[in-house]
Amino acid sequence: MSAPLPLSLRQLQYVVAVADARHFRRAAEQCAVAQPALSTQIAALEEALGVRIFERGRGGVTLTPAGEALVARSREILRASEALVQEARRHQDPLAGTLRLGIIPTLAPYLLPELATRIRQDLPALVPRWVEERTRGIVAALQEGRMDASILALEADLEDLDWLELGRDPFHLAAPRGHALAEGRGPVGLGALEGERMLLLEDGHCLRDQALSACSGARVEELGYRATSLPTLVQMVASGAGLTLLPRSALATEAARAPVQVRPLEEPAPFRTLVLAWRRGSFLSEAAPRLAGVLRRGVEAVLRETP
Amino acid sequence: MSAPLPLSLRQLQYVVAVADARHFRRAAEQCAVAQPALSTQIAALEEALGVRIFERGRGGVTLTPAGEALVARSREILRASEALVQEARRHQDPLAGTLRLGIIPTLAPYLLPELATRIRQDLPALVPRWVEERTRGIVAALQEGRMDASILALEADLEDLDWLELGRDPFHLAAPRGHALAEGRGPVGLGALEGERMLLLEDGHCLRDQALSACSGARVEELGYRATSLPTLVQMVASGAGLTLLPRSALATEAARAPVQVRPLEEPAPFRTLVLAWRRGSFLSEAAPRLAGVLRRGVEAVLRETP
DNA sequence: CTTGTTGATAGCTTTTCATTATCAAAAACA
DNA sequence: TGTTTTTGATAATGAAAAGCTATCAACAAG
Repeated sequence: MSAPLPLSLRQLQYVVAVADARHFRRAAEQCAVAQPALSTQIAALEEALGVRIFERGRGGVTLTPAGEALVARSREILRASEALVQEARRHQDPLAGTLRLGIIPTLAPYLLPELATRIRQDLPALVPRWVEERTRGIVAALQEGRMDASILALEADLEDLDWLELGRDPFHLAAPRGHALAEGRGPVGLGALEGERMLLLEDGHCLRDQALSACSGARVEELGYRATSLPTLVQMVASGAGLTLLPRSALATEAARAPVQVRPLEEPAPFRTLVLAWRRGSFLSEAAPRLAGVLRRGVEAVLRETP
Repeated sequence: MSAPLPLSLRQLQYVVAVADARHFRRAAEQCAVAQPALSTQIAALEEALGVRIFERGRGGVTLTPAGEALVARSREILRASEALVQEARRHQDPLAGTLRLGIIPTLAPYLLPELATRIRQDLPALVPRWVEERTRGIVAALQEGRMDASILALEADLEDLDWLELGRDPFHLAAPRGHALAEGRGPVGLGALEGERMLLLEDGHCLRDQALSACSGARVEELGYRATSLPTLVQMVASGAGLTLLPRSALATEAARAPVQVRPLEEPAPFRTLVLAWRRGSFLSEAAPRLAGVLRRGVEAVLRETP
């Protein structure tokens, strides 16, 4: 590493002040210190650099060529230092500046458009950097500090992350048009799924596990094929390959673009809990409720869109 | 003026060290301080900026987004600071870097080519900024610190400048071809000028006063016309308007390009003393003899060129 | 359940930086 | 010319900052 620098920012301030005032006393006044303090500091700097910066004598204080160059660089350094302080001020509110946000793939396409808009409106100083990843990867990224906060579904092992609830996302039954269970619009009991063939996502998606446990009461058959995404899954259902459980958040988008019939499940309907999670004790902790509030309104809006 | 900055270069060094090592203890080792010193300084900086820079916890030390930005700026500032120190080192020798040099107009055209070459060869680190001005202006510029050193002729009022001799520049008689005094090549006595019409430079050139005092013994007549430069003066002589005294330094150049006859003056021949002058006590003081040595060799070379 | 590692904290010492008082040199004034 | 004023440098001293050693609490690894 670099050796300790033989100069201080204060010394540079003093040098610039003298260069501007061409007068030690007035410069000291500008710096709000006594004149000897300034004289001593400048002498110390000249000693440390081995260079005369000022020429003291008749005709007042003048700069040596070396001093001329050093003053120019000093101004540059001081400007950069003030910029650093400004930057820090901008970051004082954790909800200003860049924030690395994660979201799971079964939520991203349905929530992101709405959430991005909400953030732009309600937290204009925030610059979100969205990363789409599955729960496992998100938890690791949060733990390791590669990510600041994330939107995911509970019943995952969040180790020691903190979280706040954003909303409850109930499951609906999706069936191909013409299927027996596609008749009627009222709630369907889970018992009706008995013996039906169910389509699920591939391993690694928390939604897969949640859907499985929702069906756990009914003896259903899982198809060999496992979809890589919700849109694919819905396409499969539409083509008559089987049934599936869809979270309400996906309904407005998915039911609109594929010929599937959707029906709610009978109360108490199974649901997944959407949360905002962050590393416990992270810089976000205090501001997390504010962020969660904004996101919650977005999530609620999406859940209300259900046809 | 700017308020005192709430941060120190050392703090920035510590921050960068921790960011690099992602480890307080190792960073402290790199900085050659005990770990608590580093912890305290970083805590103080975080307090001063009102921003968490590092996230301490499982998985080691990580940067907050604010920290990421601050570290980048810190690196920038530290780099600039080291550059400043480097710059100072380059200026430690006053004969390295820029030097503002003055020279009087009656020397400039004859000495500068030679001197510039000598400096380039013998003081390669020196970057001379030549300014041509008359003695009066040069003395003022030196006093006021607008110039660092100058080449001029003595018998000027140098007030409290210091100086070193560079050489003696004896006067020669210049006459038009065919003029009575142009016969023969041997030394001419000043008495021979009795009653001759002399051409001189305009007011303000020290050479004018020096030539006048050289002729003071002989009753000569000065022409109404006063030349603005030595080349002009020589042209006037060549055209038969009169005689003049030329310093030897100008002979090689002037006698070669105008049809004038040049003869030395009888011993003890009048001369002007060429010196290097600088502000007493200026940063140049210690290095002036070295500079003068280089210049003296150049001046001697020019004076030897005489045909 | 110990053991080793992390960064934070406490108590004390050293260093740094500032203060006031004063000086010598140089301008400015009379 | 001699005084007065103004300049930056210096000395003595006190307060603040930053360092050190020792120790702590939290956590991970045996």
